[in-house]
Amino acid sequence: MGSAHSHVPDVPRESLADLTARLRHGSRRVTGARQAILGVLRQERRPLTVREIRDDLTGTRCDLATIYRSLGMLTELGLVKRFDFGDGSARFELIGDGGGSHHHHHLVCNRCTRIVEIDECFPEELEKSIARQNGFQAVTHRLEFFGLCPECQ
Amino acid sequence: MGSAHSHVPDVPRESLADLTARLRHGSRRVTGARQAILGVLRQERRPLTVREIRDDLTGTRCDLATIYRSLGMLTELGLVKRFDFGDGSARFELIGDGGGSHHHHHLVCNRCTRIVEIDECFPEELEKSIARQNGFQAVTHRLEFFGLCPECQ
DNA sequence: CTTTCAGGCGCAAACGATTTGCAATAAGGA
DNA sequence: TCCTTATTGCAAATCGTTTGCGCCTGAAAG
Repeated sequence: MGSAHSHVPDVPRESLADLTARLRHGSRRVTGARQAILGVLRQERRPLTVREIRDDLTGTRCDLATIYRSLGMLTELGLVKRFDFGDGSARFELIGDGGGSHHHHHLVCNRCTRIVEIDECFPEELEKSIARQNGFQAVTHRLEFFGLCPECQ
Repeated sequence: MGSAHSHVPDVPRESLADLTARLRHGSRRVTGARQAILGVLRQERRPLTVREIRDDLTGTRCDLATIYRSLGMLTELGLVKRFDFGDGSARFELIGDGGGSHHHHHLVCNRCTRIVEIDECFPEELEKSIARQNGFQAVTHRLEFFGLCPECQ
């Protein structure tokens, strides 16, 4: 786990320049809106709702439709991952480039919606076994935890 | 796992009469709509969307609002559990009365949305450990699997 | 069996998240 | 700098779900 900086989990994973480079690499235009959105996602390293993203935009004002479209595109390119906590609005989180930090889950407070990133994952062997038993292929999972955070107890 | 009939997983878990009895016990009225909805859920033992439930209603015609309200109430009473496969519409499944069959997950085909019930669960110890590490209480999880079913490969 | 009335029902309107059509605008190669 | 085309903003449309409200109906009481 971890990127090149294995001891500094607080450092943003990737420079904005790197991110836009990946955008170009996907033959997409590097627009102001997209840079701004990536900037927000890069700072807040947790799944954000579309509204949160818009409200976090500094300077750049940007239509919700644009944010939705951008996030859709970024998700296709694999720069962003979509999460669903079951409260009716999707959340989007920037995922690092290289091997690290790709797959992870979350622990969400039922009261204040505080979010903690969780590295533990569903046992791979067990998942494979489930896939095999049912004849399914390319099996993945969606897993989130919910509870009461220390502050809200 | 399993109810009193450990060898017959295909048998409906509970009679309609038992279900309506539980309704009464929750001091709710046993109306035609509710019986019809419970009837549908009792037959199709898998999470159904509200629309699927309405279309499965035989004879009784019933407004979507009524189905939503009934399902909400049934969920509160603990007769029904709500699942979310991330496709934008909630699904509802009847859960048995006694100890068995309460907690389970699903394996969903990404193409045809076929649903298989899964008994394997996230390791309890690991979940407790996650809760402890983060100071959370009353931690639960939401877990679903996705893949390609045999027919769709 | 009839009365009674609060809980339920259907219908239409309201809602919040997300998507889409379209004309105006801007990114980036020529 | 010019041109082509992707992208944006705005408004309207969709979709799932919720809610207000007058009418209806279980079911408890008489």
